[in-house]
Amino acid sequence: MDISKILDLIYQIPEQSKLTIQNNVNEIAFPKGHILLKANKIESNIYFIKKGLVRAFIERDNEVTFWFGKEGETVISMKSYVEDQPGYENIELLEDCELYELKTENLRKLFSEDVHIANWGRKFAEKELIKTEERLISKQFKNASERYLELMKDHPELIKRVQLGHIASYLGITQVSLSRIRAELK
Amino acid sequence: MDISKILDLIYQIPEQSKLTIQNNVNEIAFPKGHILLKANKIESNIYFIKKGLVRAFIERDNEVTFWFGKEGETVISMKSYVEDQPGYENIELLEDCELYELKTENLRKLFSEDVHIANWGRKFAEKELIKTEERLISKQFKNASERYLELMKDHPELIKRVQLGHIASYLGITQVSLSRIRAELK
DNA sequence: TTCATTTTTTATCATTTGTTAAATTTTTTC
DNA sequence: GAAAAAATTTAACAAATGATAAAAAATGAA
Repeated sequence: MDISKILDLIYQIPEQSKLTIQNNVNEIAFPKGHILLKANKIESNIYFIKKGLVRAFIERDNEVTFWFGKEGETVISMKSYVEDQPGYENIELLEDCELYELKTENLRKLFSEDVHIANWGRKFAEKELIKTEERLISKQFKNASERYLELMKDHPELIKRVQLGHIASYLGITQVSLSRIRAELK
Repeated sequence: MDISKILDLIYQIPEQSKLTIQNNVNEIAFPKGHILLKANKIESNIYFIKKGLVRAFIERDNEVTFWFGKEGETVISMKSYVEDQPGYENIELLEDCELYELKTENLRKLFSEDVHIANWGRKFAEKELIKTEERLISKQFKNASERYLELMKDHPELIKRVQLGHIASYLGITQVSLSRIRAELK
């Protein structure tokens, strides 16, 4: 998915403002397994996924995946982006990826100069917020089995592209539990 | 907490822009028990809490509290605000409240006209996003007992101001479980 | 293909949380 | 302050999920 389409999907703004963002974007590529973003480090870029699949995970005793990003989605350490603080997430590429890279510093400058870009940034945060809120509510209302069915419904391709251990930890359960749930669904 | 302080806490912008927002704000008050915001309805206002305490809850078989708001916080149906869609939350006043009311429609107009206000709106969404993300991660990493301790640490006053049934459902457990957890901590 | 490695499933038992009901404590109302 | 109502705790048992280990299946490399 090309950068113009990605920016539009977040929020449509005048062509001129969009070009201004695009002029600050570099294309890069990394292989499967690459760690794009490291925890406990202030991250100075955000990335848009042109092609591929990534996961965000947090390391404690175990490794917990809490987000997947695919074509068209934005890879970002919210803590770095919003608060200039080290984030807690690592981002690992689950497939070979092509990415668009944008310096947070440059984006901040654009926010202060162009009202359309500021509103684009607002919409970006608002949409991410809605998604995060929906996941929180899903966790509060649904048991593991219902959450798995919901994921299959909303993102069927993920089940195919991602190994089950990651899916399980995204759902907040162990892989063994997920296997059990899958067995019961048959 | 007065409106000027509340707006500043979200993000500091030039006095003139802040006054523009303030000019669109009305003060209102409601008694404890009032339902400020109803589910399945497009909400046309947002509110800032000058004084008091509220909760957001969702009704299914049971009633699940998923947010508390106190002085300085913003009452908002994200679905209405962001997507112009009916939201899923009811907002109930847990104490007599004094509120500042702001029409979403007016705010949207300000976003499009004033880059400072657009960036204020961006910061608002970003900060809410960080908070929601932290709660999601807390739910993914911590068991009920740890989440209760975390809540006591971060918001000790809530435990005093809110009845335990609401706290339990906020933590994603039953009231009976919360009682058990509290008994074990003694 | 074949062997080694990784992923997924199955089985068993332990722990956590849920459900229901009753007892106790606290708050509200008259 | 006493009675009624609401909130909280306790108890007993059920259901869901976790932990560990082993078996089976799938994947990858030589």
